[in-house]
Amino acid sequence: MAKKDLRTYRGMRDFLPGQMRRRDYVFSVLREVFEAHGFEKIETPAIELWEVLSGKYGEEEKLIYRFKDRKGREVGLRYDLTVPLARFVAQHRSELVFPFKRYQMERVWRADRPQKGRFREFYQCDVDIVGTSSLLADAEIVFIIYHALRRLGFEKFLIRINNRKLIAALHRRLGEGDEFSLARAMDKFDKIGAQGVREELLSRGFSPRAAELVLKSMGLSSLEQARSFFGDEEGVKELEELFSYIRAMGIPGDFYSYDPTLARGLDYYTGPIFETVVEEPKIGSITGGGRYDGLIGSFAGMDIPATGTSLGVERIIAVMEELDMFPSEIPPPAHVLIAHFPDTKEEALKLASRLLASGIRVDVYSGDKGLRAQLGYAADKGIPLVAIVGEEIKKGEVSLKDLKSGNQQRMGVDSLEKYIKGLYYSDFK
RNA sequence: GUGAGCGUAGCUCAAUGGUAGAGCAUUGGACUGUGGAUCCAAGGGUUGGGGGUUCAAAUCCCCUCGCUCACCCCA
Repeated sequence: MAKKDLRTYRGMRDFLPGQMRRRDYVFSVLREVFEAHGFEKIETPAIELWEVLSGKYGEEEKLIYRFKDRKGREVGLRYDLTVPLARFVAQHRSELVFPFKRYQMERVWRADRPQKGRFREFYQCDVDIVGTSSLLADAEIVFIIYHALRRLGFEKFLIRINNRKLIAALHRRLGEGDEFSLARAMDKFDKIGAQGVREELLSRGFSPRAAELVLKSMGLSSLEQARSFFGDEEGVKELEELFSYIRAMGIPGDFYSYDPTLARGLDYYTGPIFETVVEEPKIGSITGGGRYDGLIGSFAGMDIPATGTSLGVERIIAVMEELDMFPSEIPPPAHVLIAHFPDTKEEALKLASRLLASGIRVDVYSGDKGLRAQLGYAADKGIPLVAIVGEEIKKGEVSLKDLKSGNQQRMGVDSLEKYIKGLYYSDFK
């Protein structure tokens, strides 16, 4: 028989128990933060009809996994969670409470070429507020990005903020070229610098005079300068209002800033846009989002404004791995292993049942090897305590071994229960 | 889509044109009440695949597939 190819499909991965525990930790922190802000969780299908997905992503549409089902219907795997949300809101708008604040943590798929921190199947966490054009909503999105990253232990990051309307205004003032082409060139500033952007613009057919004006706009380092450059533009007024809300929320000034070079790649953004970057390690942005007032309306046939962000959990996890940011006290798979001998199996099960009933996380050794192997099993799995159920059980006692210290003591079943609860279950009195 | 680097046992890697090996993992034993152990033994390979050069190829050349990284773009 031919040997099987022991590989996962390109850009897709398995998660081992140890990784999974760290991933779940990140998801649970995010979940807590979202729910603390009054957001509710929803889910949508992995597969959407092609007509839902098509025409929403511009150039990136070619990265959608697209295929025909058995009856020849055109479908695709969702590329992000925003377009499915738009479909969801249009479909269920009579059942939702607006402004609708929802979060979602699900897989998306992109037929991209994988590289560091980038996969073909990955999780995204999206938080969005649908049904209001108030900038309070945009401010809350920025607030939640800040909270989430702080709660995960990030001490240094920058939420870059700009407004698509200012790029449009700049484009109007140039009076030449394509707005999207302009945005692309500006967005590269971080990587290629001012001179690089100038060359990029010229090669995209912009005149030297236009390039000068663009470079000048990218040199704006504050909203005050933006106001004197753009005048009383709507985009400037929006950012001023947004920043006043952000200040009111108490986010320290070094975590966010106006950034005229931020453009964002996707077609559907219409107002304020945000993106978070970390300096170390170099991994690109870890969140990205903005206001997209036209998208849902394109499904609903009526104007439904919306704003939100995607948190790049995969990159967030990658950064946390690289910087060793996970707390050491991520819970072990169980707090106690019940070890046993051939003639104490029933007693072991009774003990396990009792501990489980009192809320303790218990692993009963489910093999048939000796005590040596059972201790090794607990050590390998990171279980801190081993309750050895041997002859002493006849007197109602077990031997409890602490694997970290190596200490062992005999105790009655009652005190065992109290001991473990006192150690690991802080709300126990 | 473009470019570069790399493909040897399940994993990490040796073997510089001359007999394909080690560690870890797996299985059995020493060993039926005390932990990531030690010792012994075993299994495991068309050296990614195909072609070429050579007396001789894991090693050199060509093609192909795969992986990684970077670019494009993006989380």
